[in-house]
Amino acid sequence: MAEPLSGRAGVPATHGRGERVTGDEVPPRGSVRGSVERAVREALLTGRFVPGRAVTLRGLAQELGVSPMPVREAVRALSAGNALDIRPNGRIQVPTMTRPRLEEILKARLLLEPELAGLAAPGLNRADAAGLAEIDDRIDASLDGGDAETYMRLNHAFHFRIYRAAGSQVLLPLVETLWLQFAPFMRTVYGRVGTSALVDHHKEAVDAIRAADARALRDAVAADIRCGMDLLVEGFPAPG
Amino acid sequence: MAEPLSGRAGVPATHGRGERVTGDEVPPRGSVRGSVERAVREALLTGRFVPGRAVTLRGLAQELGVSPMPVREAVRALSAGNALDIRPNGRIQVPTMTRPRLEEILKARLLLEPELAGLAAPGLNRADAAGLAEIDDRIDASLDGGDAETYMRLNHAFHFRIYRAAGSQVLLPLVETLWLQFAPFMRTVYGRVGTSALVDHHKEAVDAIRAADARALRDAVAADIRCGMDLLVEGFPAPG
DNA sequence: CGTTTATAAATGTGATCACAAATTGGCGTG
DNA sequence: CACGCCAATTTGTGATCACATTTATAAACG
Repeated sequence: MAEPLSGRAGVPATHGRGERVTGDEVPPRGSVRGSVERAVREALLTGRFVPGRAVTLRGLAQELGVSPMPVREAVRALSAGNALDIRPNGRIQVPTMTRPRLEEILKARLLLEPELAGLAAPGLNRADAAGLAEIDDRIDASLDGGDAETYMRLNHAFHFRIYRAAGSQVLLPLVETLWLQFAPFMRTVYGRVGTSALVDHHKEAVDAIRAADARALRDAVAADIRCGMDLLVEGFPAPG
Repeated sequence: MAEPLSGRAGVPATHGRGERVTGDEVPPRGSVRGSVERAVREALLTGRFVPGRAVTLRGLAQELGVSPMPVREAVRALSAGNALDIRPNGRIQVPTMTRPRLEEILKARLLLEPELAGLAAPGLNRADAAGLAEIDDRIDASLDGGDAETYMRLNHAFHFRIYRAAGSQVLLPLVETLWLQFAPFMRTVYGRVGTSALVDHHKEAVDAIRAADARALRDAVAADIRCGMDLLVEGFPAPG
């Protein structure tokens, strides 16, 4: 059994009521919850959490070597953004995808992400273009190797390195919630039809950044989203 | 001191370890957290929570007559959508507004809400138009009376009665997070400059619904957002 | 062998406690 | 009167417990 989440198990992480460990260094404020939330986000974004998978507080806590309490808060925060689904009976699971939901996510992405890329354009320089080009090379390698998990991590890194340059405090979090929602389903499609059919527009985006052409960057991102999401819509169990 | 939040205080709401009350009916699953979250959302949307106001877990719990635990989860869920701000020291407060943040919220609203209104248009009928017209009448009355809190509640009801008709599972939650973010600041501006300068485009929206004109509804919502938000930008402490 | 029922395990929820960091208030000193 | 220092309070965090509900498992019966 492979460890689906990073986390040094076996460390009881005694705090509060447990016996005190005087010599140990104290963890920063809210670090346990933060690390749990980060771990779950990463698992969702890379597709290690399959849609429909049950997520239990005690199970997650044990995997990460923490108590159920910070897991509760992290799960609550993620479910607030529809990254996790809390069923009517209280059980937690990775949301399953539906056709209308996927189409709505596509619509929202096309509304927000090109705009965000356009805002980011002025803040991107040659170094960013070079870094993005390097990420894109590794993306191509992961696609050749059929490593869907690495591809998804790098694709996320590529997009958000662009978006982050916009210095946005509002749009960026909205886009993050969208990625958390479609990423798990994306992974299942890649597992079914493979990653060979994937065509992206990353090179156009890098060229646009090199040319400092905000309009071209906008269009490249829009085209990239359309290609990637169309593959998901086509790969849907109930095609139209 | 007025009670800022509804909640029957004095009820210890014993559950779990406390002495059991055998004859009482059992509350539904997660109802306490849900009611807390709903109360805080309402307080934010109507401006009863002023930007910068400190929100403490124990204080909120006492106001609502519940234990701090469900408050923790509700606050966590709301802060995940930037409806509440958790400072680096862990303290919780209603977020303060900044100029760039407000402009970003305006941009996001203009991207999402007209689109959502356009999607909702086919699902709106005569009864909806009549209901919206009645809400708008009450809005006018609250504006004449200078009742900012009632105005904000009704304005929210007006917009979301339209948006809800889109049957959206993705766009609607995104828009809700935006409203939670700007509502508290909106209230402070109304408290400073009053509500007399407010001009909305609600009647155009109702007419568009009556005419089943999706395009006109889209434009009316966009114009309404622009007017309302421009007032906020103008009313900003550091104008440009 | 399949269906039903009883038992056991698992799970989310709410409550309470201990602790550390931060804030606040008061007091003394310069 | 201003500034710094120390104690008391407040506050978020993490841990553990009890409970109701649900799910899973096993047993019993036809």
